[in-house]
Amino acid sequence: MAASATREKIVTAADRLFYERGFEYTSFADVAAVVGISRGNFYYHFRTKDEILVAVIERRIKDRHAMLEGWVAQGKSPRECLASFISILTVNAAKIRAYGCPVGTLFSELSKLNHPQEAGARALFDLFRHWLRQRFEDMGHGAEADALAMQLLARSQGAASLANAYPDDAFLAREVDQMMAWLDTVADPATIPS
Amino acid sequence: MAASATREKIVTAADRLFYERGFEYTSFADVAAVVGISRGNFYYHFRTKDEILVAVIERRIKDRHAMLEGWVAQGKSPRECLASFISILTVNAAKIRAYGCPVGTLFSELSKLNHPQEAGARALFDLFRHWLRQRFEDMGHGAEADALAMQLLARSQGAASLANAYPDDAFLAREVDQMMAWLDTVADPATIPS
DNA sequence: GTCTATACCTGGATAGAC
DNA sequence: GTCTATCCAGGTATAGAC
Repeated sequence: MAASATREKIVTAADRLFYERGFEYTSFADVAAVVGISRGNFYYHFRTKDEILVAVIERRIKDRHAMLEGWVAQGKSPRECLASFISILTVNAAKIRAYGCPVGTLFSELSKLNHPQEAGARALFDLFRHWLRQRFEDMGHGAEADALAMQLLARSQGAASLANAYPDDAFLAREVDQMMAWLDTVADPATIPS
Repeated sequence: MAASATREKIVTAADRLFYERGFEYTSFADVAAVVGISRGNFYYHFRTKDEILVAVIERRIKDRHAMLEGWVAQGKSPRECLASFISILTVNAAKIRAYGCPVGTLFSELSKLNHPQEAGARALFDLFRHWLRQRFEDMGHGAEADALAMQLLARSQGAASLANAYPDDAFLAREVDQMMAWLDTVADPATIPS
């Protein structure tokens, strides 16, 4: 678990390449080339490719957790937090159009491969799901908070998928606007049937 | 282009395996095993793996086109047609929970591979997009018909993605209900701002 | 049209020198 | 900690017999 500099570089490079090219399609040679080390050196830091995947997923969970909790720590209201979540689609628009959602596409790939780390990828989804649910609960929603979280997660996944298929600036902006408008309608729980 | 029985069997098997395991992760040996032929025999029918992919995409386009136009030919109203589209999520729920959306996951994979047939996968999306747009136009929508088509496509993609991540019966049913309710709100163009 | 045999390459993984 | 050399499995593709 010692975080050597080379190890960190490997995880950083793998994180990017797994996102841009997918896990299966990224070879050790690819990662080694980016990091600037030999393929053999790899195995000093990671015994198998799966170990790198585990490290990448851990890294992503840590990053996203820090981002989400950072908003809370900044004192944002539940509603502002949800708006910030939706804004991810705007902030990362260029990457999403090029490569899709890092969470969704990783899960999709590992699911098809029947990879043991499918559970790890689901944990990434869980992180968002639970955080969103907490925000809806803080907003006054009770039993339906998890359903609202799933609904918002689904919409953002769908927007990311289609933005990837149709790299059209206007589409993603429109989806974000609609999600923000939807957020207004659920901001007052009285307007939403449970 | 002669549609020999063996060739058809290969396309059928590849279609299923590309969906269940993904394109890259499906080997010739896998397909050959399902069809019950030798690997060598393969190359009599298809010179490369990409040629099989082209045939699979053609097959999927043909199938989906027949399904969509079949609804129109049955005399369904634009609104009934859109409801039938939404119902795909219910009819194919089991497969979607297990493998995701055949259109979305194929596009996502080919996009990451930078595969030439990414365009073919997009054509599959286009088929749905244009058909949906036509239904919204027939319903009285004008300039916003395409945006509505994209919106519905995005929601169904998102629902499929999350249903794959969380194989929960209730979630997909809820998403379908919400899309049907949304359909009610757009059935009368007067209620929708352009 | 279908088979077996095989060439060839890529990519994951190991051994051992430095 | 990093390197080179090498092994081995699996996957695409070809040749040629039947």
